[in-house]
Amino acid sequence: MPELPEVETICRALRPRLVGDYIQAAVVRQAQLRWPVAPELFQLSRAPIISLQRRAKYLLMQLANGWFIIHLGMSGRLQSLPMDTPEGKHDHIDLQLASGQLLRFSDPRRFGSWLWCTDPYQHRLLVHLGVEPLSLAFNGAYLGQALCGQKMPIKPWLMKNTVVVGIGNIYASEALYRVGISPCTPAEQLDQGAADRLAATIKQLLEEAIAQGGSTLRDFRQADGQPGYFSQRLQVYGRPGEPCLRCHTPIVYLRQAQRSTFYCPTCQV
DNA sequence: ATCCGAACCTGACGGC
DNA sequence: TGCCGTCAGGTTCGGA
Repeated sequence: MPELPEVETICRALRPRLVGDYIQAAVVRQAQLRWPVAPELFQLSRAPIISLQRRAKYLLMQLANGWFIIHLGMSGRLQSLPMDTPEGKHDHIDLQLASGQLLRFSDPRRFGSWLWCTDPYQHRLLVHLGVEPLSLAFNGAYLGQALCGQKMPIKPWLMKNTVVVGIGNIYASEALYRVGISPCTPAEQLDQGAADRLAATIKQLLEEAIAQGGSTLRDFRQADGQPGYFSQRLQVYGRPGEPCLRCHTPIVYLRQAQRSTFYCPTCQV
């Protein structure tokens, strides 16, 4: 699924197409996603789209009287298509827009969600989230502070979303490789210099990935159907046994907190 | 308070 | 060919 760069890519592409348009109606073919889809989807009629924002990996679509909170889960897609596009097996939600475009949500695994609320930033799923990694609030000083007393290995710790959001399984491995930190290091053992480098690296990595339209492993597509091209720049993720690009040591596969981790045992200590 | 495993689903792939 | 086990970009939840 999409991590932050993939969701941001979608958000940037869809925003100019959607904002100012009107939702005429929604067609819901499968209401059972991660949670049952918002009943408000069934009551739309000439609803203006006021804004489209991203918070962590959530897309927030503002209408006149509330917001849809959209999550793509592991395999969700959101695409703007011509109105007459034939539907596929996993095309669960269509929004028919006044301009003639179709906003289509597809999600084979159905881990995605469409919820409704009046204030997304106070919603229970969002209210506890940490800072945005691309914001000024996320920096070495903040990260260094947050690491104190944290005994969990740094890789799963980065993915928790309570301190900093948006770093998923791919970019957690990639960021740690770039800074030369072992994914097994207890978070509290990173000194301030390491925290500074890690924060800066995370920002740079995510920005590069956004510039490339995200990473496509299998499912991910940008809003126009194109894959993301950052996959070609991944240095450790999905490369077990292949040589480290720096020192040629075989990349190691490791299971951490039920997720796959990839790292170079020589470069990352 | 913290951590781990299970849970929500379908599909692709490799081994036998 | 086909069945089975394993894995997949996320995140919440319950129980230890």
